[in-house]
Amino acid sequence: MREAEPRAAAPLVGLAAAILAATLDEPRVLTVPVAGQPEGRGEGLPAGPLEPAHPTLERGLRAWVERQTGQSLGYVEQLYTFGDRNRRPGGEGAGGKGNGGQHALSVAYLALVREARPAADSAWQSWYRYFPYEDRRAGRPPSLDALTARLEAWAEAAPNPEERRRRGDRIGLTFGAAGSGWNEERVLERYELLFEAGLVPEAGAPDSLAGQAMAVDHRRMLATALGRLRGKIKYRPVVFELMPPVFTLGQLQRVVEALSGILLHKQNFRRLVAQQGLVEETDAVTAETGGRPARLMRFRREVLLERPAPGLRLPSSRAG
Amino acid sequence: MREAEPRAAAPLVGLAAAILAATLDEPRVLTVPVAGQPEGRGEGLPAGPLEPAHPTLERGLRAWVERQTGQSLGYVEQLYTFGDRNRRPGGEGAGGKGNGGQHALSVAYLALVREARPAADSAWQSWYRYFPYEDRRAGRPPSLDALTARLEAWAEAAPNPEERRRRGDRIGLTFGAAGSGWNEERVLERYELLFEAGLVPEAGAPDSLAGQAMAVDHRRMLATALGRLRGKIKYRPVVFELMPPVFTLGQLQRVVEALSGILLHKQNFRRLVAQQGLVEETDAVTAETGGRPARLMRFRREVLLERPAPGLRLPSSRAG
DNA sequence: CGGGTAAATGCTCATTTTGAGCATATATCG
DNA sequence: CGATATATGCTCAAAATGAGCATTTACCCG
Repeated sequence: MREAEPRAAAPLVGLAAAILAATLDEPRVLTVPVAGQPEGRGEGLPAGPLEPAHPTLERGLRAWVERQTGQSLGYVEQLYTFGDRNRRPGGEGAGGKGNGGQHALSVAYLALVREARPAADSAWQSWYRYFPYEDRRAGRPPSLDALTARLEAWAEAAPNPEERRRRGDRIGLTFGAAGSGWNEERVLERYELLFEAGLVPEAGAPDSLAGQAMAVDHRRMLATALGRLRGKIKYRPVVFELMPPVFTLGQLQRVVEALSGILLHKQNFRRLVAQQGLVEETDAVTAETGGRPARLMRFRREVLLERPAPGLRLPSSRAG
Repeated sequence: MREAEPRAAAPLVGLAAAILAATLDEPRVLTVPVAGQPEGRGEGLPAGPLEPAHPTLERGLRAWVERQTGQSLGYVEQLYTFGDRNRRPGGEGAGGKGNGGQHALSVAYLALVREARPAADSAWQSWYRYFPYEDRRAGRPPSLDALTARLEAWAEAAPNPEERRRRGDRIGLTFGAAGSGWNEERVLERYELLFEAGLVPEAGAPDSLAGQAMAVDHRRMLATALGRLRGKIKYRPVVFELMPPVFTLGQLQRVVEALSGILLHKQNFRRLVAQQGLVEETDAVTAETGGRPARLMRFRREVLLERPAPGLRLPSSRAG
């Protein structure tokens, strides 16, 4: 027999939010400056400690975000609770925590918003600033060559053949060398691999070939958020949380491409959206798109009641 | 500017595990007795507070589970961090926490194991003991009629037409009245709906038509675990964590059916498993299955390196 | 004003992937 | 031996997917 309620352990609990938006074909994340960080790691996610006054975790998060950025959140979803900052096999870990063996947890959230008015000293950044190799819309990013070369070197430097094979397998699996190609959802696995290989500033790398660093473990949280969002748009109509009330199919496609980092076949994309019943026509068109005027569409909320898994199953294709 | 590290908030942090297995065609969960609970809620999941001595959250969890049940864990995955036990709109909530405004978090995990030897005072229970309406292998469970009748009554009793419609929509969406049929992944949504409708003992219901209750919010955790597992088997080969080293395709199918709660078309199931390259033949057969002897198969680990999303996309069908 | 360019749309077609079933093989049981 | 039960092989039609071709309708440029 044991007690139903855990006894006191009194760890520190923080709340952090990866607040994502998509404006002008570019996926964005809301960042704030963070004091007391090493050179080049002064950017971070809005975050703050859980306080007794917070009625719930999520309400506490919203409070912190509003206080720090002025942004009010719509769609919010819990991502993961990070607990052990020094767990990385590489040892290094992120900034030490001088609280004598006390745990420092951080409950990370994903939030999707429409508006993009940077308030206070917060700023919207393209999320490919932090993960440049994740953007394949213009083809395989050139920086990937240098990156994978370093990864291969790291694999070669493994202490034993067993470990060398394991590392090689992971590289192939996450960066797509093996039979499988690129899987856009494995954002976190790629970041963790780069971390373990010591190729990110957070793990002691001297340069930021693998992207701009962030404070503490915030880049890990952001990677988790991107991976989750990239997966989720396939079976839930969450993209529409990022879209304005009316939009063209072309705009919708460019947002999806921006999020997933890959290009899609235009005609098939519209067919998919149409047959899923995700949108409906308005009687307006817009000529702002460049060529023939496009019809403005709106999200059909009813689809939530109709289909079991409404989303945009992205194909693997790439086309124009 | 703000501090990188959250200031002290000192909430209580607990760890809990939904440890699942599948033996003899029945999906199981490992439970322990919990003291100090109301009548009928003395069953719970292995759990304990996070302690400073725990190197990581997951290690802390493993330690508690071994101490309480003797079971050592293989596959472990974080599920969700529950923070606010009294958040339910219904007010009631689960057992009060007498710690003066202090938060009590609980980080819940999903674990998959093979062996099923109940140690100490822990016990393996069919998980349909807690969610009888989730088992549709023998067709639509009769108890569902009574349950949905009560749900409908609850919807009718809504304070206003707006809310009534909302409740009706949710019932249709989760229990499958609308165009969409039954979605086996919505375990948590169904439980939460029943909770809000006051139909589970945790929310004050006098009977357990909606299944056996559990201590504090453990049934919510279990529901989260089942939903996650049911979803995950479709795109990751996690079922094999539950299977013995060699097995027949029939056994594999029955385990998948037990987990998902629905029956599958046998020939199509084998075709799927085969063409996904998930298993390979051994040169042994077994005659223990009743009819013609079946070939024993084993999981092909290499598939993890080959396919992007190896899993068992369950069809919606039901057949023999 | 006519041609060039850029989307937006409409449709077609070959492949794959599903969902369902029929038919056959090979044990055990009474 | 015949009934029964599960394992396995194969077929077929319908639906979903991946790739393109062809048209429509703006705007821009000279």
